[in-house]
Amino acid sequence: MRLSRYFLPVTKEPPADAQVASHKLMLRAGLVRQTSAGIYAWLPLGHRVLKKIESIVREEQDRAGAVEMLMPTIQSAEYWRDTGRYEAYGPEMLRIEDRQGRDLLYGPTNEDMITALFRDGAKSYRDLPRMLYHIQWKFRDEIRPRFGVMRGREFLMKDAYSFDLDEAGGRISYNKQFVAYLRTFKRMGLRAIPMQADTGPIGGDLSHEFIILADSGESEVFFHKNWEQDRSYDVDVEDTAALQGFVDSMTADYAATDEKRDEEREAELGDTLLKSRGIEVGHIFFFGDKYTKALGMQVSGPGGDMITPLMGSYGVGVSRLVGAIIEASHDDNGIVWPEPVAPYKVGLINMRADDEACVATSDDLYAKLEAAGVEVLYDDRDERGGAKFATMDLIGLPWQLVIGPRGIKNGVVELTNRATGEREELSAESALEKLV
RNA sequence: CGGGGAGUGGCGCAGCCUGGUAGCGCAUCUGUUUUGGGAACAGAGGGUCGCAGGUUCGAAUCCUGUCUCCCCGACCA
Repeated sequence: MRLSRYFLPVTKEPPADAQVASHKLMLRAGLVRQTSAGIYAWLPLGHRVLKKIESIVREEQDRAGAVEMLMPTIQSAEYWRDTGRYEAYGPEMLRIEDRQGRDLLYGPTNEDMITALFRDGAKSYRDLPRMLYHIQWKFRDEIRPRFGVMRGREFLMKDAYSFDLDEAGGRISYNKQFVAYLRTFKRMGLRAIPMQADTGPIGGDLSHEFIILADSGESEVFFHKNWEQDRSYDVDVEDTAALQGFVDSMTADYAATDEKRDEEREAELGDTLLKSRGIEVGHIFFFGDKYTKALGMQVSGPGGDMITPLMGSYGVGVSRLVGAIIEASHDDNGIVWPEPVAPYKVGLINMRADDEACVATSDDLYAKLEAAGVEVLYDDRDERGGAKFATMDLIGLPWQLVIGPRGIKNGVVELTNRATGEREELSAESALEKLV
């Protein structure tokens, strides 16, 4: 994409109402604009990041054996009346009335609807186990939205739901999602730590929050220093025993949020106990028959008996992750995107739009990168070099490829790594090879 | 919802107390000189001062109402 044809409104100064780093940077870098309290428009660059994150989440859900579908944002209140949650949910549910006077709502979550849908379509034990998911916008009328997209009212969420015949099966589904979450966040360049969590009003007993560490995180978290090391998440999730062993090993090291601290265990840990701030980016629960029972879902068992399936639900805050990743990865000059979620891989800077040689080389490299399928944002504007550098640093693309008269004279271009600041001069051909 | 604060060109702000018809920086546009880390100079465009009433010869400024946004708290992927 040529910057001269793009829509990238960047600013030097952040709007006064942004407090945290990620929010300021998202506004400055032209990723989002607020349209109402806690509601954001995703501008082109931000939209690309959102889609990247969504894709990674989708790939890992598919890999875990979950099946994608799409439920609506607007739901009939009937689904919620049937589970008794319409009255119970409280004012953070946005209630809407249509012209016929029917009660609707903008879905804050989908347990009620998915259970009804699955109930109506699954009649036999052969239809289970199943995991279904969708990636859809949700709305929760938070009393006070803040921190930009990390705590908006409207947010994009991946929510998956598992249906199993018994608790052992439910645990397997839970474990599969557990692994999928570790893999998902790692692929985004994040270290996410699973922490024992309260199950809240949703009920149940198996529950973990996935927390990423960031200085500006919303809550305080405590964990064993082993979590500082990179971990590999290679495990065959179809091998039940191996899967359980893996999950056990991942939950062996102490990790707890402020609310769930265990003073005895912490005392034993001594100086291996670390403290940080964290942001919750995922939450998984196993909650049994709460909804299947309420909605009368039963399937025929192999012996002609009727079985009430057990459920779990698994959420990832997709839009929140955009902010969370920035919290975990930025510096004084701007965002530092981990490559897998970067809106473009390469920022191509032509230092002199009025220099024929520079333009020719830049155009050529741009065409070759595009042809090779490398995502490249080409700053072909007639601006000074300094302004281009500042913009590139701000929007945080992983690689900056600089074409200037100085280098052209010596037959070289310059390649800079945004994260490390490492800079090297090399031939255009070598640069291409490195980036493809 | 309780407490606090703010709405003035695209962004950040001053002006309001002490009414006299709007200003600064950044951004934008034009020209010239520049050109490797947010250039300099000269000029230009852009604002019914959130909205609605009221007071007054006259309201960004005073009064009343209302809407929106932000901060602290309880709540939360």
